[in-house]
Amino acid sequence: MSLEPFIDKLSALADLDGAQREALLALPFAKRYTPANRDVITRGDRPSYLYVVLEGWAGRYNLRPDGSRRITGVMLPGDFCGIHAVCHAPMDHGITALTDCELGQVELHHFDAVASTSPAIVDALWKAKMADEAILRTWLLNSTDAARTLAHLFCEIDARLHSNHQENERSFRFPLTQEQIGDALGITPVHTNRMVRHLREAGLANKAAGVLHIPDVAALRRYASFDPRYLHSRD
Amino acid sequence: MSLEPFIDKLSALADLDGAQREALLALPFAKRYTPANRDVITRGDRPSYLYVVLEGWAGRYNLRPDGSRRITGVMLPGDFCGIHAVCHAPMDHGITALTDCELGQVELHHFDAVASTSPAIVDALWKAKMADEAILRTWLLNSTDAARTLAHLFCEIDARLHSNHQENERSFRFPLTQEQIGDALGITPVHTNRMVRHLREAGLANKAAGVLHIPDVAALRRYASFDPRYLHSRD
DNA sequence: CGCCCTTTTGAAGAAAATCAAGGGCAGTGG
DNA sequence: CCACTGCCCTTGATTTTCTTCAAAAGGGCG
Repeated sequence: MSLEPFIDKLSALADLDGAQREALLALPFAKRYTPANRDVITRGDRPSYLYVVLEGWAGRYNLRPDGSRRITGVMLPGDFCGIHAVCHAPMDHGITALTDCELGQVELHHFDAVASTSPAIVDALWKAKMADEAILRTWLLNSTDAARTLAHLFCEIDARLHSNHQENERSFRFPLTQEQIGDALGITPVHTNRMVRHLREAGLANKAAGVLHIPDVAALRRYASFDPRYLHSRD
Repeated sequence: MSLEPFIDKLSALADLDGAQREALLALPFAKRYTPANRDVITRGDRPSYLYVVLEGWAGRYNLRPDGSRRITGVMLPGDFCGIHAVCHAPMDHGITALTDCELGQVELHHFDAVASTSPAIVDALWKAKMADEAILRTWLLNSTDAARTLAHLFCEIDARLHSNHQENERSFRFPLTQEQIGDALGITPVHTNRMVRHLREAGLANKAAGVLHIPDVAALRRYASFDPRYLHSRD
């Protein structure tokens, strides 16, 4: 397994030529397996690596004073974190493996060396950050109406996984538990369960046994007022 | 009025030497007055300027399908926007003047020319973006309990305005209406009013006639679980 | 089989939205 | 000088949404 998902993601954001892709592919990295529900980075760390998700889903999260958790972002294969470290500031949030994960870790000075030779890569990094920020704003915007928020999350993940798909009916692996989804939506697992049922009964989305089935993506997007443009993907 | 607030803000994030400050100060810019409640940038624009708030408060916002507004960030003097444009993507949110505002607009190619000569400036830009992101995450985290969310907003604005103050009692101008605060917190103006009263009756914060009085900053921060470190200020 | 984790459902309670109505104050104009 | 208007703040009553508490059912795996 190589850093390919990462390079593909950057390519989707900015025009990388062959040499740049080569240089990224040649980066030395270590593979690191992290089982579900274990931290990849803990709040307060100052990681000296760039972490890339190669397989599985990870998530950014913070703990509230009462111990409850809020997931503030989902990281899919190709997504990365740890650029934070360019600030020489400790992480203000943690990264956890939401499923069993395979990660690639690249020493930051190696990555910086490649990036500094290529404005296109820096450009892609900025765009990725902008997309992260746009996703955060969208999550803030959807603070009303849990059913639509859930529908919007389904749409977001679908769009990020399948930016190039054309079909209007989709089924794909969606390995988050209802408790994890609740932490991402900022609602309780009990209420999450009811909202999942609500979408199922409305015929908009059916999540069962780790698989999400969306019979009509356009309808779900309409229901969630989802507009994929904010993801800045070029597809 | 010069770009000084902007330069001060960058200086608080990274070490700028005299030459870098000079170069930024020498940037050609146009002043632009925007009255309260008018857009500075509208969603969909592709601004070719970097906008810097020189006086007054501005805000990022999005509209919901039902027409209601969510403010996703408050911009204080020295804060900037429009870097987004490096992505050549249209703005996915608008910027509005929350009060009468004086803005500076710098042509992006002028700014890029200065930034490209100085890694420290680029570093400061990254840190500013990281702080923006951290603020967004904090807003997501506080989705529970409106009174604490309001207290947290008060703490955030105070910390950003007075990062170098030592006194534990503070009074300063806080020109947002309760409706604007509600849009920032994601609650209705009616409920905002009750939460403002709640903090007043608890002796934690008193907002009256555009002035916010905090008798005991430490107590308010404890109540809101506010930890200023996420703002990455070096003071 | 028995255990743990996840999902499911019910009932009661808290938080915030909604609906509705006044009140204070500054600016405007007769 | 005073009535009028617009904006913001304030308060009460009702309804909706979500949480909390409690319990049970399904499914994979030792």
